Amino acid sequence: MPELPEVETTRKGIEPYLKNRTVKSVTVRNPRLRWPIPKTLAKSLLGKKILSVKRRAKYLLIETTAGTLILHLGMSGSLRISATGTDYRKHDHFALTLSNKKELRLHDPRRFGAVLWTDDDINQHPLLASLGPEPLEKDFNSIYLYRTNQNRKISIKQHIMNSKIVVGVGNIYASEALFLAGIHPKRAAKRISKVRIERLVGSIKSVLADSIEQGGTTLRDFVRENGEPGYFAQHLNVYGKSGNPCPHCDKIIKQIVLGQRSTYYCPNCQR
DNA sequence: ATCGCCTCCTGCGCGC
DNA sequence: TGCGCGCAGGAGGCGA
Repeated sequence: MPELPEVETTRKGIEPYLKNRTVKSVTVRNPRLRWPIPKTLAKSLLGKKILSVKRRAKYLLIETTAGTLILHLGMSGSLRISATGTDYRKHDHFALTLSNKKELRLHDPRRFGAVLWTDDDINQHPLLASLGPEPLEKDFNSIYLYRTNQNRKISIKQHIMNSKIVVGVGNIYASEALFLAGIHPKRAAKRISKVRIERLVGSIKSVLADSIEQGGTTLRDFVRENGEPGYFAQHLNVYGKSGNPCPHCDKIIKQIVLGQRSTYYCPNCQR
């Protein structure tokens, strides 16, 4: 489920329930996620106070007085605040009980997500140390992206989905941003002019920012017991729209596979 | 260094 | 209905 907008929306949604609370219990119902949930996690977390909930790329960072809990939602993960004592759902693998009698529960059918712990400098953690800039920050700009493009024959779509180049551009928004910039997803990264890279940086920023805004609306109720997250499908131009007319020119949207991932584009508007 | 391919796992929608 | 198949929003890791 989560692309960056959902992760950011989740962060904003859970932080008020977590901040300044103490961890009262740690429940591991199934430790077999992408990596095993550390056996010593309860020992690390119990009795610790949560200072903040941050985000780096698609990692949620729950900072405590003793170290940082690292959460990743993978393809199918979601977090929800529940009242203590209510029934777990199938695929609720991990839960934290807090001093306000609420529980943070990780639900993840495909188990590609992760629950990890570090008491070192979070930026030195192997999963975070070599990540590129955040897409909405100033250090992700056209000068930077143009520079990273040099000598890269890889397709521009795979390039912007590479977390060493820029984080948080997932499969949906890669297609959407390239559509808005009028760039063909298969075009070699090094074969794109400065001006068009400028457009692409702008469209990545705007599509993500807009989606975060939408996420704030459609996911607003996700902490409710039956509040299934909504999705932004109504705002998509090309993703999942193969066979439909392009919203700009009415030519038929095409679907191809690039780096094992479905890719959608308008063959007329994107060159 | 860079790139293409594989992998982890469950659920769902589709065609027969 | 039931079954088999293909596909799904991520991303580390491997071999070439």
